[in-house]
Amino acid sequence: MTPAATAPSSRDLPHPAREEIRLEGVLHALSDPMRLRIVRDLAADSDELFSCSYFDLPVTKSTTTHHFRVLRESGVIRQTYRGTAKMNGLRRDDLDDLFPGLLDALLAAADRQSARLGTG
Amino acid sequence: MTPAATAPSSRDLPHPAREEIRLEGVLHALSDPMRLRIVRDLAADSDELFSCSYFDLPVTKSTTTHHFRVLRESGVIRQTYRGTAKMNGLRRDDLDDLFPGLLDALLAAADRQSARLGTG
DNA sequence: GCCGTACTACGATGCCTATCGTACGAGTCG
DNA sequence: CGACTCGTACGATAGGCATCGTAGTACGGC
Repeated sequence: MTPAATAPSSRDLPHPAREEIRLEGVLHALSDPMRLRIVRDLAADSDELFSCSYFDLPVTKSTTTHHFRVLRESGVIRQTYRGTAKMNGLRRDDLDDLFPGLLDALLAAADRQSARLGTG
Repeated sequence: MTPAATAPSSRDLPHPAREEIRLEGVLHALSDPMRLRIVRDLAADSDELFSCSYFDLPVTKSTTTHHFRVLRESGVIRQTYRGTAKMNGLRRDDLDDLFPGLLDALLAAADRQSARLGTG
């Protein structure tokens, strides 16, 4: 009965409402190198959704799951199931509404640091 | 032999050099509510220096010392002794040079959240 | 129905950290 | 010198968290 090719499955995941997103939580989520890297990758193609397995992180799958959950529960990303895959996208709309300019400043800062350190 | 009234004493404190400041460290430092509050207070009067005891935090002095050290070691604040007092100031110059616009975006986000939640 | 893939749940482990209390050092003022 | 203030150092404690491995669930295809 799947209505369309890209429809989310019945399973759904708990996300904080926009008003529940806390700055401290966002900063904490982004203070981990692995999670910052994920967010930068997501931001590189802001209109696309990426499955968890798209990211080739130097940690096990368990740990990857953990990081994606932290990002979701802090309100940084949105996750939806599509079949067996779990698609991830930045919550840019909500973050820009709550904290205008913050996400861009953070991403620019991360880019700048990467360029300076030659790490990406 | 104190050369002038506002001269720092002989004791000095280890600060990271500008190039050593890491974005992840800054975000981690600011992800603690107590430290975010300190930084917001410091930013309110950016040209002034404040002693540690100026901040009336709901924690003991030991804990306050700990938070100020985290802020200093992450490169967010600069600390200098002046007599028995330890003066604190934002490292706005260094942060603005490394991550242009980031500090302002963070402070604006914090202000916005405070206004929204009625917490300051 | 069966298998493979994608992700999760749970338990363990070791480290980090926010907090406290107490004891101490550095400076200032009488 | 002696007392007082400001902040530090150290130890303890409790909770959080990044990581792993293994076992399990959900979904899609054969």
